[in-house]
Amino acid sequence: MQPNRTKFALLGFLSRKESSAYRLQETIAGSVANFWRENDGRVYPILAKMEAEGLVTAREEATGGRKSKIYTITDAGLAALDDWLADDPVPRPPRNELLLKMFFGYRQEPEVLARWLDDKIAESDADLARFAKTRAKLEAMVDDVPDATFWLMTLDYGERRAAFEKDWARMCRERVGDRNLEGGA
Amino acid sequence: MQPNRTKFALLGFLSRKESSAYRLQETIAGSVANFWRENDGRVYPILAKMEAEGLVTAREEATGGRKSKIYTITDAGLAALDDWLADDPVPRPPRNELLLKMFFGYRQEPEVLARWLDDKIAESDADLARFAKTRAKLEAMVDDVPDATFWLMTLDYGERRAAFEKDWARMCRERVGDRNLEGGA
DNA sequence: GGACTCATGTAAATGGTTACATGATTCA
DNA sequence: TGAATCATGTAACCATTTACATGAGTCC
Repeated sequence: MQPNRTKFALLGFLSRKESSAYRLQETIAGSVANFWRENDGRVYPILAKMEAEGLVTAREEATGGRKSKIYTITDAGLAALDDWLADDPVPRPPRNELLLKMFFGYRQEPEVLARWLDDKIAESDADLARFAKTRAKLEAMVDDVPDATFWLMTLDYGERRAAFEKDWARMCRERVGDRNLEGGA
Repeated sequence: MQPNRTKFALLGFLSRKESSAYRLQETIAGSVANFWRENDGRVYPILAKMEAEGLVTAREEATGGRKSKIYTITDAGLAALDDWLADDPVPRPPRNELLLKMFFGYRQEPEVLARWLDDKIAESDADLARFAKTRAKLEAMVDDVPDATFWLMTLDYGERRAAFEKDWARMCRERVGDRNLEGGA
């Protein structure tokens, strides 16, 4: 059956620090969004299920008057996490909608393709700028937090990906532009 | 709501050539598997639904004694395809299990990480070899089939992606190897 | 005859997305 | 007082995966 990867992603973050559903989402969005995202509507029910399974314990806490439910990983949770981590990663079938639409690009107005490619270039630039800031932070902390070595590897992946996608989009943009001129002239 | 992308992928291929469910799957696996895959269990029911919606018509045919159901796209189907193509592509949240496990790599045996990275390098090499053959074929046909220009763009994406993933994996492999030596010495 | 491929489908279970509902606190 | 943010959750719907079922034709 399909493994519940959300569960293990949450266990991974809880293995570092106890947290609430809301803050887990923030943490994930702020650290691994480059290659992993979690959905609002799933984190709450899955944490509840994990508590029932004994992978985490929960306690209510009122920080600054607001109450939130803090989850702490158990020994069983750590064992489940490490079991999952030791399994070979399973690649999922890729699905890139931009590529699919480019594949059928001859049915499309060249101007529309050009716009999408320009968007892709802009998006890559934004990613690269964001990653540069993250890199500075991680490199500053790597002496104190050796684990950050691994975070830098995943950041490196993001940087290389953004760079190649930008190059690719620029190359396509030129070709689409040429085609455009040909058709227009 | 979530758009049914399988439907439009099938329409795209049917817009070029009538086909059966079985052969559509083969075509997809042999041309766009690099960035798009379809599932065995979905193609049949979705084609049936598309017939009910008037996007395709079906006829039974016996080729070489074997009977198969050939689907042909209708004008309504072509219109639906072009409507979808004109919409901006919607990126889906990324989920890369290898990256997630690398992020928590400090909980892992370095030997295991090294093996995964070696696998990634081998996989990239295999992809690059396969893409080189496809490139030769596409470049040979591009004068007769101008549409192949777009197919080459998506192939180029695959080549660049495989190349960057290989480079990344080699870099990580070295770092993991170093770490390994440190720990072992 | 037996293994393999061609070919079409169904069923069950889970994963994932989106939209909605609710209420408290902070800050202008 | 009203808007924004913090915080937890539910419901409906669709996508996706996996496994199973079935049968005919081909090739050795």
